[in-house]
Amino acid sequence: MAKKPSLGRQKIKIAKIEIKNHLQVTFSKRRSGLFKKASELCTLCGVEIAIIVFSPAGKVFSFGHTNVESIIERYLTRNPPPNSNTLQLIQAHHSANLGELNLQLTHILDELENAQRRGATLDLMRKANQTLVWWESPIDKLGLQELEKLRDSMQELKNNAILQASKVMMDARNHCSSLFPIPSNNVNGTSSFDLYEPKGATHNILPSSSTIASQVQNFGYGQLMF
Amino acid sequence: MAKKPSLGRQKIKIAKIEIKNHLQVTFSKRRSGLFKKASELCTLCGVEIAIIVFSPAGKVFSFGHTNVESIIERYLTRNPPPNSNTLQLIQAHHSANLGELNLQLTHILDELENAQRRGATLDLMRKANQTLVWWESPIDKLGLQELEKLRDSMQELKNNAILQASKVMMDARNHCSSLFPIPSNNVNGTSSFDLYEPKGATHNILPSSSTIASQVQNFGYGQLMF
DNA sequence: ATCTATTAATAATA
DNA sequence: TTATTATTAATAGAT
Repeated sequence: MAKKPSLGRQKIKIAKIEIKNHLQVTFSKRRSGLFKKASELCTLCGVEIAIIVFSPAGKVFSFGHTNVESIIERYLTRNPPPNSNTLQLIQAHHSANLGELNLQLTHILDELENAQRRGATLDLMRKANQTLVWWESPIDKLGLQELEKLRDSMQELKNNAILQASKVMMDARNHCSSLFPIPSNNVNGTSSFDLYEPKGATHNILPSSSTIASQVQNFGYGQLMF
Repeated sequence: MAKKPSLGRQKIKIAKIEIKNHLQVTFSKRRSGLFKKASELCTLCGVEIAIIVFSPAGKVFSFGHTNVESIIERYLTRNPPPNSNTLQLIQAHHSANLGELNLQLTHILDELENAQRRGATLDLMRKANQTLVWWESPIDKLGLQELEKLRDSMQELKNNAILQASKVMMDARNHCSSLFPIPSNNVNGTSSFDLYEPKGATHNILPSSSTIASQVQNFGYGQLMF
């Protein structure tokens, strides 16, 4: 009987797998393959590698040799703050905070101006007994409330710092998307290969972004190498 | 003539390559292979991956899809701060800024209260013609000045964000250096595969560390899988 | 998880 | 580094 012993491995297009089940299987297999490759590279060449993978399901898988955190730490440290995206992130985050605070400050300023304007009409009202009450109360309530609201939201900002950072990041990404050419066949956006070479005390950053297509044939070699 | 057309690929032991030149070649090839695999995994499964590699020479190579920094950020976010001082770093940095801002806000609040207190005495003064002027001007000048001073210093904060970040980082590093035990005898140390599974609001971490040997047969499958 | 038939990666070599 | 090629290693599809 002609037992059909599987067609064996078939060539596949590198494009997003749509069949959910299929995707899950491939993800598992290739993820383990990736980690194994990394592990081998570590052993063969005595290098340190950290890999972080966010699955579509939202799970986080990581590989670290010697240790993910320490490598991240080193990366962020060596990564010259000036041009680093993380720093930009942080800056964006701060800007967001500052922007938000500025908005609220503007609010307060407006409030104050309003109060002053109302104050300016005081002369018309001060004959009435309630004048002071009317004026004092608003300033008191509105001003303090506003300010305390500001302070609270700053506290909240602190607590939600990371969350906001993500959001801001996304925004920044979107705003800067023109800097990242998106290959038409790449459903998932762009990948980037960056090479940082620390030179003594100064940090020379040489970031490079390109499409996957060009990266695949460039990364590690050619003009990207130094 | 028996042209010896190379032996082709030969099986190799996964152990540190000693021949320096050989190692360099293997590193280049396998690194590019690793990045390619990662890139494919990204495209195929629509996942986000960050890879950081420290070469023996001290160079840093990174792969990021969509973006190394953002993935690190997300990782650190999900990653419980306890063991990572990177996050502590960032938080410290944020705290520093927020603390400063809070101080300044407190200042403003005081200022406002003062203004209000002065306002509270208005009833005693409103008989005088200058009452309005007296009250309006101080509030105007002091309040606005203070607020604008705040806004300016926030701007300054933004401009000096990098400087401050570095400083805070350094301080934190110094204060927490004891948290970084440096393995003395293990050149390559250990690799670790960590899997983080976010469960709703709580983050259940299931870190595992073992030798490469055991990891190679475990990662992605078996008890580490879920 | 396992099993092959294939494809893809790569060690040796130039 | 880059290219070639004989092999090994990874894995797509089916179980």
